[in-house]
Amino acid sequence: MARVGGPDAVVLREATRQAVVSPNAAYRHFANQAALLDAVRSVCLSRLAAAIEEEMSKTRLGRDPQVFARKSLRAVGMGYLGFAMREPGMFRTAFSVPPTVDSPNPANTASMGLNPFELLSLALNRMQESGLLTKKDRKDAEYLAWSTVHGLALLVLEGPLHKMPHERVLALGERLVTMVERGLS
Amino acid sequence: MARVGGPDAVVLREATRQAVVSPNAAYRHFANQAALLDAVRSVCLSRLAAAIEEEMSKTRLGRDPQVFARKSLRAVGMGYLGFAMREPGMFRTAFSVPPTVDSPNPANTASMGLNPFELLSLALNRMQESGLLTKKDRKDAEYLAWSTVHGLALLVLEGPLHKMPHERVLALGERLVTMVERGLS
DNA sequence: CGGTAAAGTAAACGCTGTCCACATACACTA
DNA sequence: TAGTGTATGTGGACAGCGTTTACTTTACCG
Repeated sequence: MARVGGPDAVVLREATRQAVVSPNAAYRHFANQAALLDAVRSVCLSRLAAAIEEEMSKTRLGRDPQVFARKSLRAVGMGYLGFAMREPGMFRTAFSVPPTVDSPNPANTASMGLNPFELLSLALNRMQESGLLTKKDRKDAEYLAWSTVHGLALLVLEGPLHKMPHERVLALGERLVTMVERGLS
Repeated sequence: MARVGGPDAVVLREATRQAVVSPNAAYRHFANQAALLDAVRSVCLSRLAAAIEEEMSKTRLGRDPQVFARKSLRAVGMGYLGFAMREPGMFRTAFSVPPTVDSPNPANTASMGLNPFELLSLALNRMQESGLLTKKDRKDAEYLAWSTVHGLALLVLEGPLHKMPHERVLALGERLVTMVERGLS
């Protein structure tokens, strides 16, 4: 339901209907519909993490660690954006209601055991380790980088840019990551 | 209602209640609740435009047009972010459902007659005119710049960063605008 | 004075989340 | 083996929501 219609579509009664069960049966498994949505969101975050991981796995550590770091950051950004375009409902659900960033719920992770935010941190660490980022610039850089792609994703999914064709969005995403790379330091 | 509770709080029946009127009376003024929300969103966008304008009005054209251009862009970004922090409900309402960017509804503007997007374009034009931006880099730059502040605003308002203190958010905003300035070209 | 259009009302429908009391079914223990 | 407790599911009800249909009031203008 979240996949198709986003957070508003995850409605308790409909879930029980699909389970061929009475509406109240849901209350044996979730305290209320907010708790149900919470569980769904957790799944969506895991899927997002998986999408980012897959994008990251395409680049292996080679000769130049700086190239690797750049590619990692790019992978996180484009993986994020790609998931948002491929699974708009799940993406919107994943960020529909605030779980704090510093509560590493293991249920939000994929195979690497890192949630999306931690994957971003990983990429930025590689930037710093390879000398692309000073310690000072590294600080809070995840928030800056995250804001950019998240903003684009939301403007496209549920904002004024929703009519923009996908390939143009992805092209903008590329420019965006480049902008982050250049602008962070 | 939007101011206090965001888009979900603008409920038709409650509006009629506050107007001391029967629920159906609303249908003499709005086709349905979506139309009502549309009207509310329009107001919210105007307020946002006004907030940006006010921030922009603090900087006047001086000696150096490049300084002016930079300050303009900064004003748009920080005006945007400031409004989001001051009026979270209205901000969330303003972007709750997609009106396309290229439908210049005059109702969305403030005193200058420009909607928020057009105000951003104005600032970027100043960047180009003063030589800070090449024609090529100018293209679609509004989407890149917009994405960044919008993303931060949403991560804070209804995302995982909602517990971050305001002053830290604004500090991040400053860095963000700097990143855009540097990263656009 | 009369007719027309705008605004408001009343009752009803189906949908939602949620609470209450009650039924079953399985497991483990005395 | 009998019995009890916990997990799960059911049925009925309630309030709130958006929306429709049909009816009433109000105000104005020729």
